[in-house]
Amino acid sequence: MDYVETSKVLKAISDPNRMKIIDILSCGSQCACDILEHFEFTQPSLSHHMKVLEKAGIVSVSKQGQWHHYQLKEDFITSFMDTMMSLFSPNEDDCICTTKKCTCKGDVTHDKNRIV
Amino acid sequence: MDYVETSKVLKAISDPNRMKIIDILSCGSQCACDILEHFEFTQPSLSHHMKVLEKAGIVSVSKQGQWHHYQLKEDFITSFMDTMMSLFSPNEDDCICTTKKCTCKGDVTHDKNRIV
DNA sequence: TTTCAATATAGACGTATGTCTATGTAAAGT
DNA sequence: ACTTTACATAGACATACGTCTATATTGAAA
Repeated sequence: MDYVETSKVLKAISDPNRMKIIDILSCGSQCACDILEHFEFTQPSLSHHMKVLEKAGIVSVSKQGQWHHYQLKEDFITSFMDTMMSLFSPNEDDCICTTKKCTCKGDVTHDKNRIV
Repeated sequence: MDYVETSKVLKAISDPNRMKIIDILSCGSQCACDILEHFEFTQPSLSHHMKVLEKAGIVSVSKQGQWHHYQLKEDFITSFMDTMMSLFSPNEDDCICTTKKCTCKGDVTHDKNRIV
């Protein structure tokens, strides 16, 4: 698991306003000016947020003239949920907890069969 | 959906080192001194990170003497995954996209039946 | 009770982040 | 051609964040 790469995606989601943008786009695509109507902040701020979401691979853009239509990337959603699941689940052979011994005996139960 | 509250949880996860801590704890509980061995930073930094994870409701602590044993909270995992799913999924009647009209005609397909 | 080991707290510091105003650019309408 | 509309870029600013050193606290062991 690439913690740095995954953290970039999480940081992109972990802003209340960007979360709201994702929530809005979960219903379908919208252009920037429509998304903006849901918020109090300025147009440059929205432009900034959309760029962050784009760079994180969360949304895609299709430009029709002046209008920029944004939509959630389906493959992002599945890939993100998979990543989160594997983060919370006990790892396989390359488990990080087996690469270091544990000094607190009786601690650490490496249960590969645990289902989160 | 409480964006601010959820964003606090996401911010807690969205640090590479805290992600690694979660990954380590996914195998079972560990005490702070053992967790620290996986990292380069100092003990106060770990103390800080664990506090963040605690406050976000991601890990719980059980103190046995000097040792503080940390473990992932099971109910957090399911609740977090549910929250993320509902964020990416089209909402029900209270959908945020229906509270504002859309000026870009032909845009926005509010598909309640879409399965992410 | 004195010492040592595990963890917490305080405060400083550099960097990242979200917002703003001002301005630029590009496409469409008149 | 000129204006309007949609969006981007530049740069400033305040706040939040992750890290550190120094020190305090707490519990066990000697």
